[in-house]
Amino acid sequence: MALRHAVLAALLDEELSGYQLAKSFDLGVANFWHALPQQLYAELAKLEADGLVAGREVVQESRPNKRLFKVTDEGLAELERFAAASAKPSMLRDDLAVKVQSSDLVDTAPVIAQLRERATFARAKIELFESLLLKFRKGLGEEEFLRGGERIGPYLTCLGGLVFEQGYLEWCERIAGILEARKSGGRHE
Amino acid sequence: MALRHAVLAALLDEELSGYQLAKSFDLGVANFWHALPQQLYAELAKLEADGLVAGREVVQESRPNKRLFKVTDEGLAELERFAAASAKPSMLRDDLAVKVQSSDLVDTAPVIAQLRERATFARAKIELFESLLLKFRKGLGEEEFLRGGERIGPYLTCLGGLVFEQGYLEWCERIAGILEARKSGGRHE
DNA sequence: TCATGGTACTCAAGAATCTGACTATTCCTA
DNA sequence: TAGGAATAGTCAGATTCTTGAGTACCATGA
Repeated sequence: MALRHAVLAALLDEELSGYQLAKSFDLGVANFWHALPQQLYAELAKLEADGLVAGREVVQESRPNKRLFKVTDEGLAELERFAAASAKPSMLRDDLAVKVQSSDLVDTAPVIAQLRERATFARAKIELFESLLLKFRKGLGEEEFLRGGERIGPYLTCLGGLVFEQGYLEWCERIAGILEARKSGGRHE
Repeated sequence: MALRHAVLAALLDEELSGYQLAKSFDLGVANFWHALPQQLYAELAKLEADGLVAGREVVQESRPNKRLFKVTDEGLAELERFAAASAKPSMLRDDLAVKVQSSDLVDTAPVIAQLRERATFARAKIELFESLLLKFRKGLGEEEFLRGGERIGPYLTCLGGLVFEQGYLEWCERIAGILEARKSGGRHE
């Protein structure tokens, strides 16, 4: 019952279609919540049935019509309750770390390759987040924006995504280097 | 189908019972994989049926008997295949970040409290990880251990858990401070 | 001595999630 | 002028995960 709150939080700033929501769960919101498009469509339908979001049809000329959803007052009240309730510990699942954990007993070459790939991905995300942060604060300095800005929620989570990706990037590079060194340099002295 | 690999990876270093495995998924392995005890018991049963782990009964005097599991050669081969296959992007789900995302439109007091709570938790984890790292390298310097140690996999993932928790801790403290300042200091100038 | 907490599991039901396919239109490119 | 990518979804089925309860035994402290 928590995907619903992630969806509500994502819809706070703009009216979005299911399709756009799915995009944003692949980029921005993906920093702290993962979900597939099918789930989002299903969740939007449930949220609408429960009156927490309101949808409206938008007819388009040059592409298929879409339904835009916005959070209702009831939806906001639900978020309010959610924020006040105690949070579950965050949950992480990382294939790559499982591979690193096994890395002495398993061929490291593909693991190193995947670490490098993930590092490249992290660099792209970092760039994206940095440009998003700039966009959010529209020319204001960070201090000033965080003190006086109207809407800082997305900025703060973006900041979180940034530190996460920076940490992950450093880790990937370091681990790849270590495993590489052990492969080429003789291990046991 | 990936919990199985996390379980195999966790059993590489020691024979564990389902109960001990559950403990380790609550502490060490929890850095990169989340699972409940019930899932682990179920997964162990499946892994044994598939011949990827072997269990043996250990009779105990002063407490209930237990079954210890270790990875078979087939299990290791399965991990090998897994490590060579391309990894799925890691998946994160964080209630607290959802609340921070909504924080301009929702009462921040409980969110701040939860950030502080999470920070305390992170500090405990960091201490735990640091002592684990020390234990892993048994007196050796880090450089030396990482170059020549027999088994560095768990050390590397523990290092990952450490940087993650450090990043999370800093984020929590910073965000709590920012939200606090906005609450007390008048927002709009 | 009685409650509490740790060890060691098991079971069932229901909710959530993932896999994989499928429809339909338009724009852009080769 | 056909093929592919992007927009905008839908559906069914299988698997996985969570919730909540329950069993049993021993040790420790009040």
